[in-house]
Amino acid sequence: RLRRLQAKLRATTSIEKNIEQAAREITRLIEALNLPRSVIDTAMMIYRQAAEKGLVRGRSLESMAAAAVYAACRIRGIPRSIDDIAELVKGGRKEVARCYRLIVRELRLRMPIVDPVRYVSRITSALRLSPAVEKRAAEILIRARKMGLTAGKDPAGLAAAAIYIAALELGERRTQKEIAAAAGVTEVTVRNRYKELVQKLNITLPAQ
Amino acid sequence: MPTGGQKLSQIEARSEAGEARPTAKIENIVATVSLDQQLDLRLIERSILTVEYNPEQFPGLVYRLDEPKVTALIFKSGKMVVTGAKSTKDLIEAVKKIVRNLKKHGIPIYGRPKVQIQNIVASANLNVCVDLERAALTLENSMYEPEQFPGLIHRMDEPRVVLLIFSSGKMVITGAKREEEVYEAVNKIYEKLKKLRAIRPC
DNA sequence: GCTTTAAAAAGTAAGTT
DNA sequence: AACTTACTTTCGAAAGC
Repeated sequence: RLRRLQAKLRATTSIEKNIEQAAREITRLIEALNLPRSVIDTAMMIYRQAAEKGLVRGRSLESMAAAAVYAACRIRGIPRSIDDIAELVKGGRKEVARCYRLIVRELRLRMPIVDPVRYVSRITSALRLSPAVEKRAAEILIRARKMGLTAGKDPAGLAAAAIYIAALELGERRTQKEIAAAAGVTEVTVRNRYKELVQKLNITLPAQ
Repeated sequence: MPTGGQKLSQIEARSEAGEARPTAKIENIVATVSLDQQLDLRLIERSILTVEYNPEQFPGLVYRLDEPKVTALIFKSGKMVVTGAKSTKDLIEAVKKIVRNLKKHGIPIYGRPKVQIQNIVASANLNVCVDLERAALTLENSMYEPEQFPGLIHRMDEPRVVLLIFSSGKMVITGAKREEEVYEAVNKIYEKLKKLRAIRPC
């Protein structure tokens, strides 16, 4: 029985050490991404649960930590794509995505659906657009969702297109190229989403 | 509910009342075939010039058949994996042709090939649109990440298959071992989405 | 876990013309 | 801007690293 107790103690110590190291990694990622400190708590809670369920075994701590940070951002509604986070670790996007799916499935986390409206302020501030554009873009996205135009589409692309339209309407025009770069999507995606929104929401753009 | 025993693919998309009906189509069947004998892959490579064989990269020899259009991975253990068949008949016909071809090229084959279907991939169309957000929030064992993939991924327990559901009402069913499971899964998900009120007109 | 095969869905990406 | 090609997701088996 002493042996079992020692083994259990050893395992517990091992998990605690792993969690301590993960805490350092999570802190590093959150600082590199300029995320609010509050995300650390959520990410740590997720990582701890994953570690206690033995999901870290055989997987890189770095990728699991990155996946926990991504999940935390999703839960707290912070607009960060999996790529934003994955590019900071050596495992790569594919492995971080795999860890994220594992965490969500095994911990049965109810992940909120990504809201494209959350991406708006991040893009408008990068382009120095007014709060009026931000507000109008959000309205467009809400209408788009009600009409079922957002299903299956990349939220960043939708936000970019809504901003492009709102900026045009309010006389703060930015090129599709500028907006695409700020949103992290291609010009083609902005154009495709923009065309569909204008057409199906019956939006009339100011002449010229 | 469709008439028992009848395939969905043969059922009309719309009943007289105008209600949408799902349609389904088998797209790919993956099967293992056992010849119960060792094979000399280098001999096959020398005899049949159209095959690909790079043991350093992958232990299987790649054999492509034009009609039925399937691809077989042949291993030295005498086992093979046949992919690409659109029906069970095509699969059986393809296996017979491959074995006949090996014999024709001087590769002796002794027993009868044992064929086992491992996976069936199908596409289907509910002919009504799906509210993916609502489905994602109410359907168990589902994942919907539009940043990564436009479809909702749903793991069904019975039959044990995975469905990729799109807002257009079209979907992909994979993981089935029998054709019946495909039709069963499509009907089941259709009823469930209706119950969850995750169906919307297109 | 990876390697190889095939196939569909819808979205996004990249290279040409 | 159109086209083409290609990659994302799901599944399973084979033999070997």
